[in-house]
Amino acid sequence: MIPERSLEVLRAIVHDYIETKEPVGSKSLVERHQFGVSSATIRNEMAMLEEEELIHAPHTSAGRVPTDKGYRLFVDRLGEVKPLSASEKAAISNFMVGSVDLDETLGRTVRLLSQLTNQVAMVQYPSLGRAKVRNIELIQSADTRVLLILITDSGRIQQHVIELNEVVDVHLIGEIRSKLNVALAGAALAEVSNLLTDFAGGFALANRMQVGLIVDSLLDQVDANRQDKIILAGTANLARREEDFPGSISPVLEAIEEQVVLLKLITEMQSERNGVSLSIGRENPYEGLANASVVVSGYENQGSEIAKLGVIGPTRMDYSSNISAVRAVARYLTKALGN
Amino acid sequence: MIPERSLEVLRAIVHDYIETKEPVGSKSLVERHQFGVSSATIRNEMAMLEEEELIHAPHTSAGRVPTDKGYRLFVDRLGEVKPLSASEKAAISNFMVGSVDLDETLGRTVRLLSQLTNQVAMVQYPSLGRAKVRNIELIQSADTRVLLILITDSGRIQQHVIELNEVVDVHLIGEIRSKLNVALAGAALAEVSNLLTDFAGGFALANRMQVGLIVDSLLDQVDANRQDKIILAGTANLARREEDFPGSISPVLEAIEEQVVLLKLITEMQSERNGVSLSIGRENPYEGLANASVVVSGYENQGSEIAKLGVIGPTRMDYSSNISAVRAVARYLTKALGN
DNA sequence: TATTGGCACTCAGGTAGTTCGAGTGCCAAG
DNA sequence: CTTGGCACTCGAACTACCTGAGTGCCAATA
Repeated sequence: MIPERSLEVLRAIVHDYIETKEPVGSKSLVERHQFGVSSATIRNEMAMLEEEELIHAPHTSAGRVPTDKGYRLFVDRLGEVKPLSASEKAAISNFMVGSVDLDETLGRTVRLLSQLTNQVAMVQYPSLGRAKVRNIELIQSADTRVLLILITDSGRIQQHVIELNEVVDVHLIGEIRSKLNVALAGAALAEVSNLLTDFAGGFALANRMQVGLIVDSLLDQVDANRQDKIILAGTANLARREEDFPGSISPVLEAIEEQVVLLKLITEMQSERNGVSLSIGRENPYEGLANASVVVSGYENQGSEIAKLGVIGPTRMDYSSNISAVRAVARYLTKALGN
Repeated sequence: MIPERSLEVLRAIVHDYIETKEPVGSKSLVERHQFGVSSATIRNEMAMLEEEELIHAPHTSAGRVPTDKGYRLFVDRLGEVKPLSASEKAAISNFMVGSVDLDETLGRTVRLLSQLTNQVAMVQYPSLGRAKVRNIELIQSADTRVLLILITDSGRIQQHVIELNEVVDVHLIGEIRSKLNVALAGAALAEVSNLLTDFAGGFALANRMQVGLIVDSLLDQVDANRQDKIILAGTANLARREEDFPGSISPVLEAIEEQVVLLKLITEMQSERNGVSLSIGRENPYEGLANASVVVSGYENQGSEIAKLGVIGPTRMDYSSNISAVRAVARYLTKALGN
């Protein structure tokens, strides 16, 4: 096992490197921290750490920089979580008051998180996975079109326009609507597909075509949106940290613009300690994010996790602050959704 | 007035500069274009153009670079509009097929435009200004909440959850709904406010509170969204053009993240030739966009302009291609909305 | 055995000097 | 008005050099 003092040294290196953005050498290390030993001893420690691939020297006569593995050890074993400052806490509660619908709440949340961390923030819309149908509406929106609205118990509202290619009969629409609600009210989204087998059978032959179109659209909506949506804020923060990304920030921008990539990423991340999960540098499956770290946490509604939120920044980020910010915001959002 | 040949020289300078990204000198100019004159003559012309502040030398012994004013003259007088290639046209029509609701259409449009131009693309949601009410729906979404849905004849659908603080009475909601539709069907949004004065008066005293809340929310929605929404795509293209932005791209990213800034900007831009309007470099009222140019065009529904779309890129952009792409996409979108 | 001071070594980054050449402005002749 | 010629400018690119922070290793020490 790695001895205690080596870990102290690693922690100090990570700390100083995040602060100064310069590779850190043995001498400056003993100056800035109270190890009771000389720089030569620290050098020996550092040789150990390098052996373990926890730190790395950019070139022979430079200081050391933590590797991804080093950061990983740091967050797993050493990172004390910074409590939020009073002003940060105030910012969080202020931000939340007075938003009533889901869109607005999530929009505020993502901006809040990006301000708090000075990173790119993301919030995933609640997954439909465990949600239940609360209400289905069908509204005529033009001669041959109806608007289908699906409201779930997580407060999510989805709408879609269906083109029926025939003039809409108002009574038929009403009939479909009420039968759909009878069949599906309170049903888990996962069951919707089963519950609607042969739904069209309950209608007159002439109408089955239209009913089929509507059912298909509803299933599409339940299904296609299982892979959810993510909203972002603070993209400009990336550019402000440009020097933290060797090469260019453009691969990072590309990755986060690609919703599919992001969704896959955060879905695959397993919660670690405190409900927060991290993906550091090359741990990340996407080449474009090789110099980036992702911090995410799930948030809940009615006791079960419904989606995730988090931040993306350079591997050299302040993990302690970001972890606590992400965790706090996730908690507040959970609370806000509780109402 | 500026003589014809000087204009030719300016055009050549702009052309070469866009292509090579290097300041262009008199000698390379005569090599690459068939002026029937020597480089010395061109030098004289260039001295003229510099006098007029149409071009500018970064330093004594360098070639010339167009100024904002030079670009302006170029687009106003000289820019022949590149026709789109066949494959580009194909891309446009392919992109449009099969999207039925407004969100999807606009989402596709903005991605299309960014792919076509390799710039950051933006599409403004249809302004509510001249639109008319098609339909208003009220749906109970929880014990004390109703969902208000406003559908306009431009196909735009807006929703908002209203917290009533009292248990909702289904019949009352139904009554409000039908009275609202009677009062407002076909009305221009601008008139909604007038038409609803004393709307609550038609209800029993006990219900006026709830009716008031709903009417307020509706007015908010009509009003607050007059300042519309913009969707973006291709932000990563900015980073790929990083070297085109002296200093950093971060002010540009900030500006485009700030919806308010963008909206103000494109709203103030006056249509020039062909329905396309440009804002070049420092013509731009926002400091952060001093090195950027904006190309926008309006798109229409039912014969009147409802909103704008366009691209943002470095001042040193290929104006001809971008102008024609923006114009073409605006036309296709207009056509797509026509159905 | 762990720690320490000492020492030779390395190498990125900064400074200074040099050259190179594309580009300029100007002028006198055509 | 155009042109060839010419002296001049100055950034970019290259070289050489120096500096100093940092290293690894070793022999002496607690």
